[in-house]
Amino acid sequence: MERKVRVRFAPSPTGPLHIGGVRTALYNYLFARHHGGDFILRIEDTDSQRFVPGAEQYIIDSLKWCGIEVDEGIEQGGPHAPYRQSERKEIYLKYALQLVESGNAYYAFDTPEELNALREKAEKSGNTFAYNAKIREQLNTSLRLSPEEVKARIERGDQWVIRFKMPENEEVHMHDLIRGDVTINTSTLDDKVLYKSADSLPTYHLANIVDDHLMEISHVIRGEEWLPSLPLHYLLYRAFGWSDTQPEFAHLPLLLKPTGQGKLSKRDGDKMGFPVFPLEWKSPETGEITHGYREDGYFPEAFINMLALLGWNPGTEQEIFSMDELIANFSLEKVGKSGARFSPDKAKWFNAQYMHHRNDEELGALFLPIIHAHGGKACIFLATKIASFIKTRATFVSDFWGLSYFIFNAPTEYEQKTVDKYWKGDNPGYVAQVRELLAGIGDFTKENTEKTVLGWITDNGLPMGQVMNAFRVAVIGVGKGPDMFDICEVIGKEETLRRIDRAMEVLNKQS
RNA sequence: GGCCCAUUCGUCUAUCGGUUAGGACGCAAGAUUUUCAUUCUUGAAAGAGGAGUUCGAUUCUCCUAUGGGCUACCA
Repeated sequence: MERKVRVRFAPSPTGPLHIGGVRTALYNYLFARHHGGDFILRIEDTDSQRFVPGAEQYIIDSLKWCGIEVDEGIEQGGPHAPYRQSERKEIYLKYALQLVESGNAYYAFDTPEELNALREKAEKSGNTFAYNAKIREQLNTSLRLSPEEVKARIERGDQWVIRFKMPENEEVHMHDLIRGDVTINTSTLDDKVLYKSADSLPTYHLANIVDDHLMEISHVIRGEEWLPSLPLHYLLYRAFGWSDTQPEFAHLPLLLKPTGQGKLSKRDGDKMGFPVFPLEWKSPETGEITHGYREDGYFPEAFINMLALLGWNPGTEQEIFSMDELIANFSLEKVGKSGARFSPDKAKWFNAQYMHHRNDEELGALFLPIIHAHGGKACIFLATKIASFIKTRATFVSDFWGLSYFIFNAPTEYEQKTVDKYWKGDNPGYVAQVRELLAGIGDFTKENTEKTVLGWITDNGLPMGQVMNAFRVAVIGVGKGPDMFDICEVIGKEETLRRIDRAMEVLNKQS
């Protein structure tokens, strides 16, 4: 039976989305688009304790910046609205009750204190407490209590939860699109809470299964941390009688720290100077600001390209992919099984690649405000022109100023080691002659200046490196930078001559 | 501790029983260039260990080791 592909990204708004989450969203999106299906954004805010204001908007903004388009979600609505679980809270109790009715779940009246005591006691004797078949008959549950007492307790206002009644000693056979077959015995599992009266909210497990079913989700693509609860989810689908429309599952490998052990965390970014979040995030509690890829100057296309290849590859040697190419090539079979270590170096390399192929106008527009911020005078045409010849030397647009400041500011001093190396011998004399050559050029384009000066050097058999570098230090004060004739064209004839004159004055006096 | 998942160059990865184990980042060397960068060429660099299965294992199975995840009235 062919079902329409419908996938969802279902984050909980407990903080900024980190790049592992973005990758999960991306793979869902690519899978949906590849199969002509729908991509749904569902906000799983069933934990009232951990809710963080702004996190939801952050998620939405992040996906937008990345170019991941949502088909159904809290902003765009859809046939299964609402898409925020806190707004669907009425629907979950019915399903929890249905499970109690069918004998697949039960009421439990234990208080958190009692549970903690049990847990401590077990730990003291070297065991781990598990709320399972062994123990549920001894506790205050509807399994042991009479129907009258259960009813009385509920009416009295006692707090209760509904727990799943995990079958005993049953092998659950599961299938994962990335990992293949997985089998687990239910004896190792416990009776998970599905619904709590305290806040009239379901837990993740219930809400997730109910919503995936109601929203007709065909494939669940999520992080590996969910693999251990897959059997519960299988059993839940069975208990509801939904096994025939149960989605297929794919558990993605985790993103690991660049060095050392463990999964990628916020701290790593701070420590190693690379972002772990797509966008800048300001903590509402502490006011602390954390870097984002966007603010650090990454192009969203480069960021997405880098992320896509972290755990997936098409099996070819292609490295650079547009979103459309990713969509065309993506398949879950090609997703790796093991955790991928994040590499800041490779992230930069991707950005540099996109930088080199960016069109000059766009870069000029990005560069212009930076020039102004540094007090430089420029129009969009000049900014674009400069961008055209410095972009291959840059990784980020923020590198631009450092690569071209000397265009806007005539040198006030001259880099000593370059002066020592090149401002000697016949070189100052050559530069003086270059000045006269340039003075005679009417149309001061790169083509003209280059042809004239280089022609003169070759015709006279002069040492190219010596002449050009002396010329360079005279005009920009430092020993490295873009093509000298590009620079001359951009600063103009008058300024070029003025700079040479001043350099002659200062440097000749010096030596 | 228990359960589950994983394991190819430092890193991301290709290989779907037979390969000189390929590519990319990073690193090193060289070429090009007026410098620097770009670009190009070359190089060093890998199948965790041990048993099997097989004519033949990186590839299949098992054990061990290591890494990771889960073990909440969090997701």
